[in-house]
Amino acid sequence: MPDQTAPTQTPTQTPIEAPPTPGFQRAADSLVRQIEARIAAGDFADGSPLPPERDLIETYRVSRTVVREAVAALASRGLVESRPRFRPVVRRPGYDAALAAADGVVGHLLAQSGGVKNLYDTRIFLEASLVRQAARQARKDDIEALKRALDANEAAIPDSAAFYRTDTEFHAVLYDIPKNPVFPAIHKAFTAWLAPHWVKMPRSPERNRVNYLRHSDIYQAIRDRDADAAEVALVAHLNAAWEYVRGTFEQP
Amino acid sequence: MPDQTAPTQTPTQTPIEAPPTPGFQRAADSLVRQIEARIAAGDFADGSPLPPERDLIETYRVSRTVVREAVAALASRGLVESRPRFRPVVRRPGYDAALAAADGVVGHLLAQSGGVKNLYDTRIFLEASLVRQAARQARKDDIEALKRALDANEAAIPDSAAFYRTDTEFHAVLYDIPKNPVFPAIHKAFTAWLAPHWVKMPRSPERNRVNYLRHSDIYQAIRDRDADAAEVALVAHLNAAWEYVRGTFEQP
DNA sequence: GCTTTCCTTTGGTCGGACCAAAATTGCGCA
DNA sequence: TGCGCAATTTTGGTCCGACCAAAGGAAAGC
Repeated sequence: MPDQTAPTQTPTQTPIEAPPTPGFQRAADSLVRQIEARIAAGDFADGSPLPPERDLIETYRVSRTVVREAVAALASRGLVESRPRFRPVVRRPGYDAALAAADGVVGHLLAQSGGVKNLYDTRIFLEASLVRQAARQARKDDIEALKRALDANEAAIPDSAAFYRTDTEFHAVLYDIPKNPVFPAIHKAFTAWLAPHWVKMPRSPERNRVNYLRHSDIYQAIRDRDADAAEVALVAHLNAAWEYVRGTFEQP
Repeated sequence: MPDQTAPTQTPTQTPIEAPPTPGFQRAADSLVRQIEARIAAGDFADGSPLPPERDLIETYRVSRTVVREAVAALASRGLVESRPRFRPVVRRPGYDAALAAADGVVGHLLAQSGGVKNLYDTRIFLEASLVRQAARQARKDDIEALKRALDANEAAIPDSAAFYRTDTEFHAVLYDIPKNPVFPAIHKAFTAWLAPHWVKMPRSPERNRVNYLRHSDIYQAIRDRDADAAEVALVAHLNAAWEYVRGTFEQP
């Protein structure tokens, strides 16, 4: 009796399609919705393991096949985190999970010609807008946070590994300023996707110092509430970084 | 003899981690990578159906369980499109597929408090930057495309359904101007995610006319190369729309 | 009290089977 | 010869039962 879904599911008000939807639903999809609801309702606590597959079989009266398919689907949606031989861990979805769901495809996009450039250009575009906005609306504590990140960046000049971390952190502060959780998630995604193409970049205290000075320019422009200067400094900074590494993976 | 994986898979040279990675790989993951590669290589043509599961079983010498799991994974990554009882169709991943992969999670985010606002604010932010950029760098044919979309928008004022379409199209042109495929994909995702919250908005030729005039303002500002005016007009337009519909789903 | 060993639990994989809907074949009628 | 409809074969969706190896605990030994 796999019809426990029929009565609950909405008739899906899309009467505009004759050939595509034959009105058939996978049992697994139904299970996914039910478990989704229980996760959203806090029925399965965040961070705790999902019940064993055998339990779910009894609870929902479905075969293990369906349970496994459903759990796999939940994992791909970021609602649970499943390591190979361990119980899947429930994860209340956050904004970063949304971007993380795109990881797989993005990997392919980055691999194809011009992919890295497209994504990097998007980052420049977005970050340029962020610094403009920061120059106009950053609060005093935002600017203080930026200053702290800048100082940490300066202190890390001799240590390239530490410099990379503080560099990322400096930019992260920019994404925090709008107080919209979407932006930090985007920053996380950008760094995760672009980092593999960045680590090849040769680093040295000299280059670190140059980058630090660029960061300093950006900071000062924001502090001085000069949106145009901030944007120019940011774009110059990121474009310079691009020029510096393009040779490492672009030789058409 | 389920050991066909044991000899082939690498002993995973990662002696640097005791608890996290037990050096175990799901057979399905391996299959996913192999099929991924063949899709990327054009071995499976875009738009054509994937081989039947029974064939894949023989080709890769794995059980149907593994094949199904792999196909499901590919589907969740947007590499194949699988309708319930049909052969999965191969889809060479595009930028919109990346965003589409986030659909599931985004649904949850939108459901939670402030989710719609966060996403809509992000849209305003991005689109404001787009019109700035358009005012500065739009080419002649970009502005002509914008004008055509604007005219179509005006012609559709009496028909609210048509107006909605041309409205979306007008904004879409803005995302096309940077010539970066990431932006149209983002626009597609935004409209897909926000549309369900938008259809509730009462529509009328009067409101359509107001919105058309806003679009006209944006167009003129871009044509006149006035970035500030374009941004102001765009933000005013989108904020007004927000105020107009917020009552329909925000009463805390 | 702490390590070591044994048993149980649990996820991963396999093989076979059945169903219903798709896709294909082929027959019969015009 | 051409075409529409029915019989047949494919094919995806689901279920079942079984086995393995690793994780998680429990019991035994130091």
